[in-house]
Amino acid sequence: MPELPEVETIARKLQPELIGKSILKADLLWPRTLATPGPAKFEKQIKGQEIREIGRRAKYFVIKLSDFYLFIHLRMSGDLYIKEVDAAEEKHDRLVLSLDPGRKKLVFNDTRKFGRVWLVQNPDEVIGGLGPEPLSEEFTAQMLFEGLQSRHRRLKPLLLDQSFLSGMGNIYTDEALHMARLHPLAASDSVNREQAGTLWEAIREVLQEGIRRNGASIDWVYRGGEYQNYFRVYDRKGQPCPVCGTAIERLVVGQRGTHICPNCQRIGS
DNA sequence: CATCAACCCTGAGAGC
DNA sequence: TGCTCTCAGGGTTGAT
Repeated sequence: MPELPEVETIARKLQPELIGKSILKADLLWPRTLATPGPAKFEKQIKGQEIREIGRRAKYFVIKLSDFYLFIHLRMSGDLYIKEVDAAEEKHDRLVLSLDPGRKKLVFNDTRKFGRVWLVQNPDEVIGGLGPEPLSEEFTAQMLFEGLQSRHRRLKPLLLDQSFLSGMGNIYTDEALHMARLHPLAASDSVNREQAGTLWEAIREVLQEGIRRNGASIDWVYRGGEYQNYFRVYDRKGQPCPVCGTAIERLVVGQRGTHICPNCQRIGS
């Protein structure tokens, strides 16, 4: 489920429920969910911490506590929500934080167990290596152009590389490349300044629209989003391109399912 | 530095 | 109905 717009949507929803609450205790149901520190230290350190802020950086939840930062990454199948403190445990619950006051709990549920949680004092330990935040002011078209020029990589894997640009996932990358009429296999340093500007706009446009639609709901994982109803190419193999009507094709790029319009997106055009 | 395969896991959906 | 196979939104690691 989780790309930038979905994480943003969840963070916004959680905010009013979490700010000002204290963490009474942590129940770690699947120890490997914890990236750092170890279970004993984690449970001891988080106990009594007050939640000061909750936000997002790339695809990470950033939860600022009295003395620590709590980072949560949903990876492929994670979800984060509030329940009544006495609600029954669900099948794939991995970490439960009881909140006070209010008799609520924050539940991290993650079917495939790929998600991770960090409790650290220095945020850079977790997010220090991330590339620019695509919706921030510091991320400019010029920066994108220079970044593309400075490497020789295929466009799509580079856009998915979180150290190059953070927050893009498989869906929104396919959507942005189609909007910009660029082929996912095109060499990054073959993109000219004008095309880079178009791509920059497309990236921001698809992410903003994703947020506006509360994210995209695919499969059983994430509910409540509407953006899946507005996909241009993602998961639309065989259906008409919204621009020219040509049938959408599916290929594999960097081990990821990739969707293009073979007419709108051509290498070296 | 760039690319690729394997891996961390579970469950949905297709095909038989 | 039930079995087997393939595939999935992400990211890390080690080999080439």
